[in-house]
Formats: sequence, C-alpha cells, structure tokens
Amino acid sequence: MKDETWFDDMERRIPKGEVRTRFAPSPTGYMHVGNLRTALYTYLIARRGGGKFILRIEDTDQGRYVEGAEEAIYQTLRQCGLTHDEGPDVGGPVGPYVQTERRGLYGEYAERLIARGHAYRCFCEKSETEAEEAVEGASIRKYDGRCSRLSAAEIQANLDAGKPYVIRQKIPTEGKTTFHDEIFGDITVENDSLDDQVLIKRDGLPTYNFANVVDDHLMGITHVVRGTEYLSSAPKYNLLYEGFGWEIPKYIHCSPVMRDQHNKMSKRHGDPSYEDLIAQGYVTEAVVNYVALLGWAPGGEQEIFTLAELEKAFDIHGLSKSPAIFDIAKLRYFNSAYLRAMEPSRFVAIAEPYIRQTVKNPEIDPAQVAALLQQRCEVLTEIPEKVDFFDALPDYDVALYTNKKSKTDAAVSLEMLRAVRPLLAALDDWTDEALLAAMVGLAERLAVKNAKVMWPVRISVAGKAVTPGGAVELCRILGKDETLRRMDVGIAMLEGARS
RNA sequence: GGCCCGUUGGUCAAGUGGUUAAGACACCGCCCUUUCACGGCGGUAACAUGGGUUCGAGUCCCGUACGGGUCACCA
Repeated sequence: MKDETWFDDMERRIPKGEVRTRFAPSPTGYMHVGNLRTALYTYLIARRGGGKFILRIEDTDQGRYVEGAEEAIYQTLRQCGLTHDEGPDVGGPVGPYVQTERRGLYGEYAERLIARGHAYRCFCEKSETEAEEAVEGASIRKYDGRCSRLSAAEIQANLDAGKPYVIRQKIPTEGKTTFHDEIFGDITVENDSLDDQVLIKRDGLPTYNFANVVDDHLMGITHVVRGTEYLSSAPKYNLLYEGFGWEIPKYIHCSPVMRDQHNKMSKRHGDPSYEDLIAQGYVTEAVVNYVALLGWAPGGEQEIFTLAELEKAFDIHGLSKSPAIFDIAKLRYFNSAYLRAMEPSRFVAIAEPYIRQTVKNPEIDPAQVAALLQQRCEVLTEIPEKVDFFDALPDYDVALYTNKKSKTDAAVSLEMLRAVRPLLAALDDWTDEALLAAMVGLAERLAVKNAKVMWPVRISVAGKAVTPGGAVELCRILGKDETLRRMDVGIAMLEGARS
C-alpha cells in the first residue's frame, strides 16, 4: 500500500526520536500577534528539544486565499528569527510543504480509512446534511449519518451515476474518547457528541481536520502546537489517528491572546499585527520577548530574554490555561528597555530616519540627537515630535520660564540670560565641558542654584518644557550661532513681557 | 442551548496542602537630577462565590456565577 512506502520512506529520512514541530498557517491575511506567539512557541519547543521546526502552508481553502499573505508569513518569521528547517522555500525530506501540492495524497488516505471502516462516502446535498433543530434560540446541527448506512449496491449505483460526494469520518455512536493535552491534561468526551465530519470536500480537497492529521503524521510531527479553538476537535483527530493505526503526537493547545476581557485580538477590531507594531515604533526583539511572556511564565524572575535565551529557557509547563490580555503598556516598557540596552550605533541607525522626519537642518547631527534620545525613548515613533525644536525654534509662551522648583520666573530668567549670553559668546571651545563650566561658573559667582541658570537657557534654546537633553547638550548640538540667536529671541521676549 | 475549558491585584503572572500570597507593567509618594526620562527606595492593590474533605486549602472534591472555545464541504 502506498502508505507503507511513504511511511517507511519518511522513517528512513527522519532520525528516530527527533523532536519535530510545525507552524501551519493558512495564507488568509496578516500575521496577528496570536499567530506570532503560536509560531514562537512552536519554534521554541523544537529548538529546546534540539529538533526541527517546519513551516507548512495550509491553503486548502481556495476561497480564502489572500495574495501576498504567504510572503508576509515568511517575512515575519525571518525578521523575528524564527527560522524554519523545512518548508516550501527551503525544502526538506518530507515535502512538499504546501497542502495544495499534496492534494493527490489525501484521497488515498481517505480510501484507506473507508477500507478500515472509519469513513464513508456521503452523497447528500449540502442542505440535507444539516438536521437543524432549534433549542431555545440556538441551533444545533449534526449530520444524521444516513449515508454510512448505504449498502454496497447503493453506493455503487451512486458512483455509477456520477453523483458527487464527500468523504466523512465515521464516529462510533457509543462510548467515550479521551485525549491528552500537555497543558490541559486528560479530556474525555462522549462519542455521541461528535459529528461525522467531512474529511474530503466535494472539490476533492481535504478539510483542515483531515489534512492536518495526515500531514502531521507523514511529516513526522511529534508535538502539535495550536490554539485552543481546536481543543474540542481533538477527540476526532484522535479517532482518526487510531483509525489509521498511527501514533498520536503530543498536543499543546495554547490559549488565545485577547484584546480585552471578551474579544480575541483581531484585524477586525484594528488590533496590531506584527508589522503594525513595527510601524508603530516597536523593535522586533521587544515584540518577541513580550509575546513570549503573554501566556507563558519562565521559572525565575528574569523577564528580558533574547531569542537565544528563550530557546534554552522555554518549558511548556509554564504555559497558561487561561486567555491573556495583550497589554500595550507592558510592550512599551519592554521596548524602552531594548532601546536603552541597544548598541548605540544601532540605535543611531534606526533612530535617524525618525529624527530626520522633523529635523531637516543639515547642521544638526542626528547621531548626537540620537545619543540624547536613547535613554529616554519608549517607542521610535515618538521621536519626531520630541526633536522638532532642533529644526526651528517653536513659538512658545513666556510662562515656560516660570518654574517653581528652581524658583525661576520671567524676571530671573531675563537676568540669567543676559548674564550668560556674553559668557557663551566668548567661548572658543563649544564643548559640553566648556558650556557646563560657563554656566555653573556663573551660578557660583551669583550664588544661585545651577538650575536657575540652566532652566532659562534650556527654555530659550528649545522653546518647550520637555526636551530630550539638558541645556548643555542642547546648546552643543545647536551650535554657537544658533544658540546665541535663540537666546536673543528669549531675551527680547522677556523684555517685552516686562514692559 | 449542548459539549469542552478556564477563573490569584487594573494587566502579565509565581504558587503543585502549612508562604507575612513572589515578581514585572501600570499607578501613587519620596530621593537623585538643569526638564523629561533613567536609576534607587517605599506604597495602594488579588486567591470569583457557596459548600465539603483535612489538624490545616489559592492549592483536592461538588455546586453556583462569570468568562472563553466549539457545535462548517473555514482553518
């Protein structure tokens, strides 16, 4: 039988005992955060076990195929560092890795199941299959299994008449089925509650339920990782494995990522995909790190993990049974932590485009601005408005010169600016050290707190209360001419305010 | 509605019969500081609920409530 050769062949190609996991998305849209997390966990289980991570494209629903979705999957996986060992693009010993390219296979396996008495042809029209029954507003449908009782002669007659059919799984009408999940433990259901699900559709393509089982087996998958939406189908998969006489893999059903208490993250609600998050100024490492912790708890207190560290630390026992709500505030925290810890040169490289969005002046060195920003930036997209004043002094209110903490007001500010301006004008050396010495020296001579001179200087050169650096750094970056010019503007403003 | 699963602070969560019920984010306060931030210190805040079992229950059992999933020729 074809199966034996396939299986023997596969066994020869796959090392005994190798951990093999698969991420099996359908190309129906973008990669949402829940998908990414499933891919991550699947990848980590493979790496942790020293095994193989496989990518399989499940495109048996021709109607839902979305152009470009496949490319988005590759790109997201690549950017996140979740490199697959086998897949449509890299090949492997048990390909092809796209289900529509395997279409010839499924029919044969379905036939085999029929021969073993675990499936049957169903010639019913779509509409007849739904024995609808209203139960207090809700409807329950279950196929009545009438075609499973067809005689051989009736089946042959239908076949001869060229009647189209689907192939259904034959579920025992009595007894119970128990399956084991690594997170949820043993779950038992009455077989009677299970529907004779369709295995092969009228178009000849397999349903997810069937293709999944066949492919997982043929590809030697040892750990099946998927969302809890498949938990209630798991008994049917078990029956399928048993029908074939195949070994049942380990099941790991992951709870969903929620947008709030009641809803899963979804494109419909405008929840961000991986790409959206990147566009919103988050860095990949932070997203991956945060997502890993959404529904999984590492043993110790450590929270910041690189992918390589996750590969060592990941353990399915830390996976949570209940849904986790996506918290953008915590992602922000991770992002700021990653930005701060980043190699300065890399930060400059990724921050520069954002700086240049508002700072067009070629005199301003983006590297110097970035150096200031690195320790006080949560997401990259907040950079443009933080640094816009470097380009042009904004209109600002004289009230900014008033600061209760350093007991500075407009009058004090005017006095300080008038005193400090000539000192700065006399500087040959426009460095932090020289600038600081000039300002602190003045404060000392006047016997006032440093803040009394720093505050007005900073306000006058920036024109805003919150700036990414102190007076010294801002003056340095702006350059001598521009600094003095801005101080003059400030002095004029303060003089005007007094009269 | 049936079936399955879940429920520790606002959020992520540790906890596997005996703990003052961790930690992180967020929030608040103080310190540091030329602003903001960073950093440091401190604080508010939780075992859904009712019954059992037990010397003892967040941990085990049952009910209730609430929430999620599923009930497609979608995946």
